[in-house]
Amino acid sequence: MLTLPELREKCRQRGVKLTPQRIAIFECLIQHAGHPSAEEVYQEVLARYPTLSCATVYNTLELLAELGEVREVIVDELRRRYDANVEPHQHAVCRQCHRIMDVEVDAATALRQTDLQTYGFAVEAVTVQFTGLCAPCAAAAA
Amino acid sequence: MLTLPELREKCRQRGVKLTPQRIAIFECLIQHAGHPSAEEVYQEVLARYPTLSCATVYNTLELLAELGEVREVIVDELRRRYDANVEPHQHAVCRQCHRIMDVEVDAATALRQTDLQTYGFAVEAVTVQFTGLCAPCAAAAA
DNA sequence: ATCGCTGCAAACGGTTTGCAACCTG
DNA sequence: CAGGTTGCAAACCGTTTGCAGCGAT
Repeated sequence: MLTLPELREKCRQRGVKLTPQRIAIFECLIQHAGHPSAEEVYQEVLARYPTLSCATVYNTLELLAELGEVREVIVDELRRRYDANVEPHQHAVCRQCHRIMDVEVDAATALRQTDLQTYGFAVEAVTVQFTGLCAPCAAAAA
Repeated sequence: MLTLPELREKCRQRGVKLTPQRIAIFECLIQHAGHPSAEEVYQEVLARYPTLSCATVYNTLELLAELGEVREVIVDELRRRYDANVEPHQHAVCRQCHRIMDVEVDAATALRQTDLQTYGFAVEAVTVQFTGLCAPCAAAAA
């Protein structure tokens, strides 16, 4: 989870401008633990910037991902989600309520050293995702 | 990889009709190792059934997934892809050409026993995905 | 004859694009 | 002051929906 001064520095290095909109979107992501979609970010920041356009949100999210400030999360084919937690971790996705939970599993960490040379594939990143039922949904089902 | 007679039997049990379109879509998936999208399946089967509609393709792919004959593969947020290989395995996705390769990794197999009780999460399935460069793209880059 | 399946066309929802006006560095 | 950024609106693309007609049991 990076801070605003760090973001400011990164923007300066990259020569991109740190506009109020970008700051607002970044802060929204930091405060939002729930892996929001672009649309959700748009709706939240819209309250502060009534003229905000969705194009700006998409541009900014892409920029933040390039800077390594946020991670794109793909759990379904419909929409991209964003995670301000850029530390190595995995996701547990509830098949009922579709909530996404950050988890940390040792066995998954070991996977990062996986060698796929026999397949002629150079691994750069590993994604692990668990699907199942979160506690509230498991309780509701019983 | 299931066979047509097995599919026929499953359909009979479920009480759904095995139409020529469904057979054609199923065969397309079996022959197609490249994890095709619905659109790609549609285009290929269209050659044999010029009146085929995309709705039928989507319906059939959903049905086949329910029957356990194919697996849905989510590698990007744009489109759903389908895999006729329903055996446990992982995917290696090339960030350059976006090709999807089936791989099998022991360490990933071990992940299936992961216990997320401390998170209050009941694991039902685990997905592992490697991102990197396939051999042709790595060669082209060098 | 019934009930499910198909084909068609329109709707839908997230994302992208082009461009003129604007504002940051 | 220049060039990146914004806002707007329309386009895009994969997917879904409603419905009339068809076909298998």
